[in-house]
Amino acid sequence: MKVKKEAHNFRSNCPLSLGLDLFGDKWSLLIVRDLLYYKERTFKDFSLAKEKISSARLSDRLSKLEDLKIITKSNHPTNKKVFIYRLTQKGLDLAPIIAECMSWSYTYFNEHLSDKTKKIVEAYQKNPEQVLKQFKSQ
Amino acid sequence: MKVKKEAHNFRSNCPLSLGLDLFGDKWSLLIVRDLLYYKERTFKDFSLAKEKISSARLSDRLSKLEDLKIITKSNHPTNKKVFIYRLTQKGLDLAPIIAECMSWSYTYFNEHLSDKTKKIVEAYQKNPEQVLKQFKSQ
DNA sequence: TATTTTGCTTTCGATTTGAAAGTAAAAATA
DNA sequence: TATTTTTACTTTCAAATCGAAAGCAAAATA
Repeated sequence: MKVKKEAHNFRSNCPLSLGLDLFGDKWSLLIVRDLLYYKERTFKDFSLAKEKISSARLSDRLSKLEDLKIITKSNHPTNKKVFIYRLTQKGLDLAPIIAECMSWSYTYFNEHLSDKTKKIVEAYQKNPEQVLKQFKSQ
Repeated sequence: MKVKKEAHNFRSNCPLSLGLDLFGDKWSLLIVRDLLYYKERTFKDFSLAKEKISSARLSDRLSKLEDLKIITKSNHPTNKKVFIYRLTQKGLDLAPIIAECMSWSYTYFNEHLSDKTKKIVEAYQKNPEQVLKQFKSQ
């Protein structure tokens, strides 16, 4: 339970700066990415992602994203200790940013990427709308 | 002059994670933003942007972006003390990420934005290709 | 009942940050 | 020509943020 509702201290009214103030760190969008791929994730699921986020950082980012209403946190149907995180519409709408970032890396760091990843990006570049739609409906 | 060429230590081969490792901080994309708007900028120009980056941070980010070949640094035609920073193609290609981030903020933080900004985002939402093309040709 | 799993929190040393002051060279001004 | 100002940084330092590891309590499982 969060008590202190920290007032947002935005650096400017630029919409880019605003976005960076909210989720412009090394981890937030990776959490969103996992939720785009898998739709539902638990704390442990996120911990197992290959970037190896620490539990302190993950805990912090999850509550920030929840405060921002980018994700929701709900109870597991049978296991009281486990929580299920999902994207809201606000979170889903971060997909284009993520896709464009992936697309850029595809162009300039192609050799670092897995074949599976390349195929997703290629599909996105060919038909962005369709790939984004897939994320939203899966 | 940079001596130590630090080896990139990427957290994973995910293209999103890769992008975040390179420019996923609070300042790098704001520098790119200024260059998208104005094409040419000096150290002082960047310093005057409304987000008020400190000179130490600006200096650090400019050399990182130059190392990444996202920007170039060249001499001022008449003033030896001044340098001119510009985007490379690699840097220009960050425009869609920036535009999508602005678009997201437009949707969810509309009331924070200036009318001028809103108009740009509206134009982008109506015809992304055209707005991006404008950036590249101005 | 004992052990394991889960979702955290706590601790702590290391890294990164912003703010401020300092610097040196070049340019502008007197 | 001498002095002042401008520019592009660098340096310093306290504060904030970070990752790694350990700790914890409740719930699930064996």
